[in-house]
Amino acid sequence: MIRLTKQADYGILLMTQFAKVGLGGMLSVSDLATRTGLSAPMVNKTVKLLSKAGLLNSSRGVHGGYQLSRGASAITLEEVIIAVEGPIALTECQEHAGAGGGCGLHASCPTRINWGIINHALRDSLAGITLLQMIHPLLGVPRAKRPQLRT
Amino acid sequence: MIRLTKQADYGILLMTQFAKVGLGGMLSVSDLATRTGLSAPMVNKTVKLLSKAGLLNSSRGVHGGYQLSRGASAITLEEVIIAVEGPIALTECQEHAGAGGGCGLHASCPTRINWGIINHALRDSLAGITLLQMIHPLLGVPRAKRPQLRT
DNA sequence: AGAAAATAGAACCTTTTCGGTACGGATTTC
DNA sequence: GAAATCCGTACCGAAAAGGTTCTATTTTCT
Repeated sequence: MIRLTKQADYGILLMTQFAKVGLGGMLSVSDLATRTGLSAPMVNKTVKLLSKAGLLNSSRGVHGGYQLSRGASAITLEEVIIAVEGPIALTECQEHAGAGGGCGLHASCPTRINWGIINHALRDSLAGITLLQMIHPLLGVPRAKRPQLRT
Repeated sequence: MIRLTKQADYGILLMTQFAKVGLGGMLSVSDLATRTGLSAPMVNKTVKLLSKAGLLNSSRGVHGGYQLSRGASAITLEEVIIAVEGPIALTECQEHAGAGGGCGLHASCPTRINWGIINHALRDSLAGITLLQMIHPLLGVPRAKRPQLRT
């Protein structure tokens, strides 16, 4: 099953909390834990990744916490997912291309061109959705193109 | 890391072998193993899934094997991946919606609309690539749109 | 200065999934 | 009836995901 990891999901959920409180809003780990229902350690672990990726700024000390480093309209799902789970690509295919045994037969790898298409399509659709859109879903989506629920 | 499983990759590799031999071409598990360099048991396991999904027809007995159930231009990557790894969706989100604790806060789930967009985009791009295209990559792709290699 | 509240970073364990193998059975051809 | 082939299931080891814990370090408040 091809699926996002739970932690990436958490990352998005957490970032939407920041989007709701706006650019200056500061939230601590315990704030986030109560807001989302996630365990504090898990929130801790995840926001650290988001912070390290530059999506959140951190402040230590008593009234510390995290806040958005940019406006919610300037952060995309692609960035959030990359921050938590690393680069987005459905296939590797070229990572161990040196060994010769990589993806089976070397000859059958014009395939890569098609994977390029697919990977780009996925990335583009993730890069096209901002945190602002996540909290105000239908803004800017033409009525005709609004997808059905229940995937 | 969001990535296709190896078995799905194998599934695609195997299906492209069938595409190469054409609609009537019959290949046994051992044929496929030598052609692809995969182990016979692994090939076995994978073609069974493809067969059960109706993408391949099987013949038992001495000169048996598998063959395409349709032309290579009528089978898409989406079908192959679904046959091997199940439904394609980056998020579940509605599967355990009954419990109330599902994806954290229930209130933060207008989110689903955006996931719908993303899941559809991914599926569409997978459904847009046929086995025939996999073996003749550039057919039908306008030169301007041909992606760079090395994703 | 010292206590408290917060992040930073690393290490660790448990559970699930993936990747791969093995085995007993059924079916067709020679 | 023997050999080749598919069918189905069960099993195991390794890797990854999911989650917790512990020890700094920094800042604020009293």
